[in-house]
Amino acid sequence: MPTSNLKPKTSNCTPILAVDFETCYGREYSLKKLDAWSYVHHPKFDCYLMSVYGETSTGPFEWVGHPKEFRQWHLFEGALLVAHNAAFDSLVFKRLQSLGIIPEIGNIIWRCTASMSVYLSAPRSLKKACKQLLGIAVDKTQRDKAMGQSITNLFGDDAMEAYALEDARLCYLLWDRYNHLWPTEEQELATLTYEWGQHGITVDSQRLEQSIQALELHRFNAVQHLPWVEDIDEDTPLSHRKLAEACREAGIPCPASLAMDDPECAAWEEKYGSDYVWVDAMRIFRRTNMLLKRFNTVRSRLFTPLALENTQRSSASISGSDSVARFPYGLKYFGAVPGRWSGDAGFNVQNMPRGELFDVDLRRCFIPFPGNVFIIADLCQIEPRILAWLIGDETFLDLVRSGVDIYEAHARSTMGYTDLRPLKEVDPAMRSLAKARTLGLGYGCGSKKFVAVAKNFGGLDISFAEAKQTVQDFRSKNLKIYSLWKRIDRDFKRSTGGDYYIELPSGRELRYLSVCKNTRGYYTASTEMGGRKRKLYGGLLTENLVQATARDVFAEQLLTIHRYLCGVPQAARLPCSVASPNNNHQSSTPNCMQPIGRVVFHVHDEVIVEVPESKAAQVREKILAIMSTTPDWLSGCPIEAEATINHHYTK
DNA sequence: TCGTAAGGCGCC
DNA sequence: AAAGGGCGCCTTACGA
Repeated sequence: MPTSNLKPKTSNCTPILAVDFETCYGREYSLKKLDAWSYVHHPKFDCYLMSVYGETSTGPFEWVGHPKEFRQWHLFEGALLVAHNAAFDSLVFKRLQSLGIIPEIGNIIWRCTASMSVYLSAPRSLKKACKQLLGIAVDKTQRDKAMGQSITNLFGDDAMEAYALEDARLCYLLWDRYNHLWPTEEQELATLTYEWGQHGITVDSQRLEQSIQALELHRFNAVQHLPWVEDIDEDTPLSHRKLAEACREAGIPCPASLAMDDPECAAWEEKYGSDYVWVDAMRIFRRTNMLLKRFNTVRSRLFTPLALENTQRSSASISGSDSVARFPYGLKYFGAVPGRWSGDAGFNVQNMPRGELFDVDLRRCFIPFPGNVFIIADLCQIEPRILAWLIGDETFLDLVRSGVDIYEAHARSTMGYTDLRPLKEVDPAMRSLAKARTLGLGYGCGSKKFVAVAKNFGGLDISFAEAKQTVQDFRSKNLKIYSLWKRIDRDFKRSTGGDYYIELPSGRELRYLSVCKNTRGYYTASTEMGGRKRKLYGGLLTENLVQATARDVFAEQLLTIHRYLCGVPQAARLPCSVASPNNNHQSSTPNCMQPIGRVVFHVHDEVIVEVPESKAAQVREKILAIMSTTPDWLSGCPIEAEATINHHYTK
């Protein structure tokens, strides 16, 4: 029985319409210069063209023209709207609604074909996605020329309208042909990703201002030590060439690299650092400058949501809450090879410094909405647990299941630790080494790299010889890990000339397309993620496999948490079907229920949730329960989480 | 004036 | 044969 029989065609009941908006932009006013929210709220915002292509309850439908000319908005009622980059088109849609150009329409649900494309290991852009998935060569050069023109040239331009309609048609074709290969849970997560980002994060403006002042001072002070800088905005404080000149004049050598982890530069600093502060000053400038830019980005994007919107929240009565500033962020669904989310849109929420740096703390600038708290929950050592599960290391897993500290479990199963007392108390140094081994050696890391890894993860200073010994010992005591690398490496290389697939425990597939051996003897393949061809080998592919599995665990839990916070009873796993449950049709949040709280953002294996203070303890327990649950498809793998209640983002 | 590559640095 | 990886953003340098 073909599985497609289980999947009723939904076009009979739900209108499916691909929409595409074209907006005017210029040199200064563009999405490159502005974030999406500012772009659609800018005085120059002008949506001059809308194209619609799809299937309504009465049959095929297409339309293109100025949105204010459209008279059939009733067709959008209860529709599934698809767009290539729905984050943008849905934002334009909402803006046109608030401008009165589009009426209020009930039960709309958005889906993004760009997100669908990357899930399917195809490129994100419409042009390249159509080429790979539909075999259609799209020529956008003419179109792009037309797009740059002003509205007077464009209005009534038949060619322009044809291009716009073609984009909507291609988007519809992509959706129609492939949506059944994109699980509904993933579809919902993709939509939620940009909805969460558009809602944004409340900001402590006062702390933000103080931090900017402090950083400007630090940066100014650093630059005073660089003789080639007079004007901080005109000159080049980070010029390696200028540094080389200064060193030559002083009659001293110039370090080849200024990287913090470069041993040669460390030696230079040791020898000349106290007399010549240039390298130190350049490093301080680089770090304070980057940090300052991030604070400025936040400040430039702050917006104050309408007071009306806040009245829906239980905490609306709190004084001053109507003028709370929020920061909209972007997160890229499936931005990384293993399917993890990645940062986007000029500010990466996934790499904020931990703790204080130059007297400021970026994380603490992000706070819950007044009257609420953050619950910050993360999975404990998810990747080593999954690696152990994949190779069936029951000795190790039994220890972890019994509640033994994970690094102690590693020491007991492979480093000969037999004392009945906790390792932490008996031999902290051994625990540090166990930690470095667990986190650093699972994916083929060599001796040279392990010296740095040991310092990073375990705070250890070990010699190259010791590192070599440790790497050898790890591999001999963890033969199953070693075998996994070898097996994957062998299978991958055997795929030369074709594609290589790794099936994940969740059922998802990692795809490496066009495996080939290059002239230097390295094996490469395309993942179509960022379009980069990468050098690949067993250890790396093993890491992809582990990271992807961890991502699937987290993604499922993230959706379960979201549904719980929305008051939806069911768990994340649903039978695969495009049709939505009745009440789950408005966006991703049922509008008939009172939400408990909301997901604010997430970072790989960590989720930040906002809830009214009174519900904090209860919600924390529930989130811990969700995040400690092993998915059915990973049965036997011990999953653990921790969660804190905070009044700002931190860790 | 643009895009791109490379070095550097922040996180998981 | 051996090889930790995954990201995004900043600056500088360089070439079209």
